Amino acid sequence: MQIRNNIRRLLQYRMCLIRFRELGFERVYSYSLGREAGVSPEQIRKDFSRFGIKGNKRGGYLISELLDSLNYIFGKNELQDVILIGVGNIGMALARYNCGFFKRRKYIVAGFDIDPSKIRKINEIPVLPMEVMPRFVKENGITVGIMAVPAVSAQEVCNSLVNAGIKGIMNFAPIVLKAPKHVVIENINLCNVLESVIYCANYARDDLGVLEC
Amino acid sequence: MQIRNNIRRLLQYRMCLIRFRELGFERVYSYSLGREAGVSPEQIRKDFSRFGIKGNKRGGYLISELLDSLNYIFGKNELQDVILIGVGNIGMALARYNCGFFKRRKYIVAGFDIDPSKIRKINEIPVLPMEVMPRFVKENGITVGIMAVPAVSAQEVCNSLVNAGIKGIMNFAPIVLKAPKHVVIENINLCNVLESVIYCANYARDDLGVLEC
DNA sequence: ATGGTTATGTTATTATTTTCACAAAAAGTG
DNA sequence: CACTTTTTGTGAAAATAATAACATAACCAT
Ligand SMILES: NC(=O)c1ccc[n+]([C@@H]2O[C@H](COP(=O)([O-])OP(=O)(O)OC[C@H]3O[C@@H](n4cnc5c(N)ncnc54)[C@H](O)[C@@H]3O)[C@@H](O)[C@H]2O)c1
Ligand SMILES: NC(=O)c1ccc[n+]([C@@H]2O[C@H](COP(=O)([O-])OP(=O)(O)OC[C@H]3O[C@@H](n4cnc5c(N)ncnc54)[C@H](O)[C@@H]3O)[C@@H](O)[C@H]2O)c1
Repeated sequence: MQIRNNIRRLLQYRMCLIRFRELGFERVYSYSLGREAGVSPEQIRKDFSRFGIKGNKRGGYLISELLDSLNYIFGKNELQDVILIGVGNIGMALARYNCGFFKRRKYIVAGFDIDPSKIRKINEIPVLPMEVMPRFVKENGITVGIMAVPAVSAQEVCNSLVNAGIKGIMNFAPIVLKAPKHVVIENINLCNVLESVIYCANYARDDLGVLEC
Repeated sequence: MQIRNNIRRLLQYRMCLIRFRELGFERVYSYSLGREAGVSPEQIRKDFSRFGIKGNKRGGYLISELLDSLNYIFGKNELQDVILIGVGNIGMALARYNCGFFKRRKYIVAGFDIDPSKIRKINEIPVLPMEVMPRFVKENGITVGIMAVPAVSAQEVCNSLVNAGIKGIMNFAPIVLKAPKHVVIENINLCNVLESVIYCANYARDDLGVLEC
């Protein structure tokens, strides 16, 4: 389970490396990357070690090589198609951001919605009725979906995605989705995130035994 | 640091409890709540114990009492004002969702943007020019801000928020913000989250030592 | 009452993650 | 070429977190 933190950090490192490269750097050291990514140098070396990534004993890491290794791990070179279910506030924001995803070789190829008024192109992405979703998934070999539907419909939508053959879901509805355990689910509860920030910023009190956040 | 997971889980529990209450339930047990929240019963009891929340030795927990305790911890009864910086795709989606936040007693009271064309009301929320942000923060005692600006401006915006007196930031820009450590920062990198889901769903390979996600 | 059952609360145990520490390789230096 | 400096890579130690275990209180049925 905790491999996911590991992966999350590697992705973070990649993001920082891309920025370093844009700034014209050629090399990084575990401590310079660590400073940028907000992680200890040892942690970085451990993470790299875990995935068999080697640096140069004294010369740090060559950014281009590091990025190659990370891109290999994350299958960066293949373009990865994903679908979006629910094209409301959040769904629309994601659809409009598609060129940002595309830079990372992720691409929302289609949206789906039950509301007929949503059935139109948004930022070049066709939005289709829910009924055609299962066929679309099968015909295009889609494995990952983003869910941005109301909480009441979320479990039902999740079920049909799983039935259609989806293997990974990024869910924005404030509910813990249940799915067979071979399906990877990431619940993003923005209200809870906001609330935890508020709590840590304002309410952390000693009498609750909270020392730091 | 790990206290934050603890808090995240408590918020999750609260979410589930609200749903249970809506469904007409009066009591929960550590196992029923656990099933709903995707957490082990022991973990739940541990979390409650950590925050001094008590149940009934045989009757489980009274939902209303539990919610009272959790609301007390999270200062739910006071309405918490937050501001939003950057009213683009994501910022707009959040602004439009404001009644959803309001239900949780969180409220976006104002947006700020450098783009003059954004300076108008969105869903009743006034969007103001960046120049007035510091004064607004001070006059209204705002402590938490949501940042939805491009990565290039993010650190600069963060700095001015911190200077204005902000104590907590929820950041959507794909960059690890640096701030004094009394400031709580939560970086939400949606690209990375999506990518990690894709990785776990598709690419987890034995030869990388990855067994499960 | 009394004995059995149930679910909490907490202590003990196990597992995981992070940090520490240091040997070893590379690169510079005189 | 020896000697110093630097930074990686990793195994050992420490810290944290999750799980299991179980004693204890509350309830129920007889
Ligand atoms: N917008 C935000 O800032 C925000 C913040 C926190 C959480 N969320 C959560 O994210 C989810 C989406 O939020 P939103 O503001 O975009 O909501 P929204 O109501 O604007 O959009 C939901 C979309 O899903 C579609 N939909 C409903 N049922 C469907 C179904 N069964 N199949 C397919 N499509 C369906 C609707 O037609 C609509 O277009 C919600 O669960 C919400 O609680 C949103
Ligand atoms: N939209 C998405 O789905 C998505 C997904 C992943 C990450 N992100 C990240 O979230 C952030 C926002 O994304 P978006 O799609 O909403 O971008 P956007 O370009 O639509 O909106 C950014 C807004 O910030 C404003 N802005 C720019 N500089 C500013 C400054 N210095 N002060 C105040 N306002 C400023 C702009 O005027 C604009 O209104 C970006 O960093 C993006 O990388 C967005």
